[in-house]
Amino acid sequence: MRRRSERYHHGSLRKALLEAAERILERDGIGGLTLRAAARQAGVSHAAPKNHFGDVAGLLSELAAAGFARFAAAMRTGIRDDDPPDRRMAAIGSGYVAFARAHPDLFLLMFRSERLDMNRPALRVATDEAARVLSEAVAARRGEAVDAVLTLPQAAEIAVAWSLVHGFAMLLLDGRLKPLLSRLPAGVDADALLAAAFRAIRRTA
Amino acid sequence: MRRRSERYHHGSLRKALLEAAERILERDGIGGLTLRAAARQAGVSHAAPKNHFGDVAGLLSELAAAGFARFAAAMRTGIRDDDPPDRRMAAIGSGYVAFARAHPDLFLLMFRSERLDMNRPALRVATDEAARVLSEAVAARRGEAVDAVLTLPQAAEIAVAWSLVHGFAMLLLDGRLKPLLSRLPAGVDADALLAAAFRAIRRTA
DNA sequence: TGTACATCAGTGAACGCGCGTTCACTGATGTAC
DNA sequence: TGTACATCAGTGAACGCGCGTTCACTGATGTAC
Repeated sequence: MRRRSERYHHGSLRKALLEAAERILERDGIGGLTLRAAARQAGVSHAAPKNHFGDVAGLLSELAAAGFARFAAAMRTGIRDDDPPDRRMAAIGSGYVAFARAHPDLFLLMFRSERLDMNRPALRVATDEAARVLSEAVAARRGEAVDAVLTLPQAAEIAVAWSLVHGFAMLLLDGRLKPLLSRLPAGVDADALLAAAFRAIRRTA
Repeated sequence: MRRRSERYHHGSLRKALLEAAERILERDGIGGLTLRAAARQAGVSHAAPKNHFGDVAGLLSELAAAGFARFAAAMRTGIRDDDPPDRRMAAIGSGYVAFARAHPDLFLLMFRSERLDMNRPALRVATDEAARVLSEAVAARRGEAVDAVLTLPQAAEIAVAWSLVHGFAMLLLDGRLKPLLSRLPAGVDADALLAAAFRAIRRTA
């Protein structure tokens, strides 16, 4: 009997290609993500991915969709049901930034629209799910029900919370906070800075 | 006498290449930025840019440096000397986001470290200058002198302000605020949302 | 002021690279009867 | 249960593309004397 890897038909190439793409992402960054590289990494001919993803945007979009699902889960991880709303928000925000730091290239891929096809249903579903985490937490803090139509203050609060953690994560990943961190006393790292930022905002919210 | 464009020596090719690169950026986005494309746009042989920028990271870094200089100026534009500190902050933040919207691809280039060479002196100088706008405004609002070493609360306040506007700009440019905006009453656009976000934060600061 | 010469900036052909895509093919799988 | 056949998934060679880089070159500029 032939070993699995020798079989003509792979059997689960789609899954294997997604795993391969993530390996590449971690090893070579976004720039290394090509159909040919994914095929190579999966040990398959370079025309094979076409059958499963159509084009490179298809593969990346499915990878990003899977990333958003894990991202949403990561944001929910730190939440405890008996947490007061403010703690919930901080936990979600910490989860947001922690995910970005743990999977920097995946995070960048997920938010870099130019390489994605935002019309892919899987991606739409996954981004909606991730967005819901934040908007529900904001609604809970405001003591309001989540409604289809938002008021401006509701939307503003979501925008503030989201922009804050997203901006922090992006600046951090792009190395732009280094000069700021280097002006702080030794031992103060990005985590401490983020925690202080949450405190600064909470004190006033 | 030969027309300027026919001369063997261009005379100011460096400047012409930077202008060409910005044209390309506006027309084709970051992906179109290559040495050959810049040479083509400037009407010069494709090996010529080497003399002025060495490699593509050199060209892009110089372009980004020029962008940061204009960016710093744009942030300062809205400030009036007799503005109270809070207004100054809002003016700077509006300038930040307005610049990103007016020159989206340039903005993305400036903050996308992977294509830049952050060791280029011109780029370091320009990013420092832009960062100073924000940190001076924060110091002024706190009524403190700008010092080489920052306290954690100072740094946290800078991080909050910077992350907020940067995150908002990035989410907006990547189209990620669209779902949020579409849940708002008709007529509420990104500007209104940003203004509301500033209000939400100021009310509590 | 003139001349010789070094240096500089731009040319154009050539090279190798990796990419996506196409194509005829083949081996494996599933289904109708 | 077997057989024929359609469909599917993966192969491997080939194509054209644009890229950065190298190289010998040439025209222009600047400088020493």
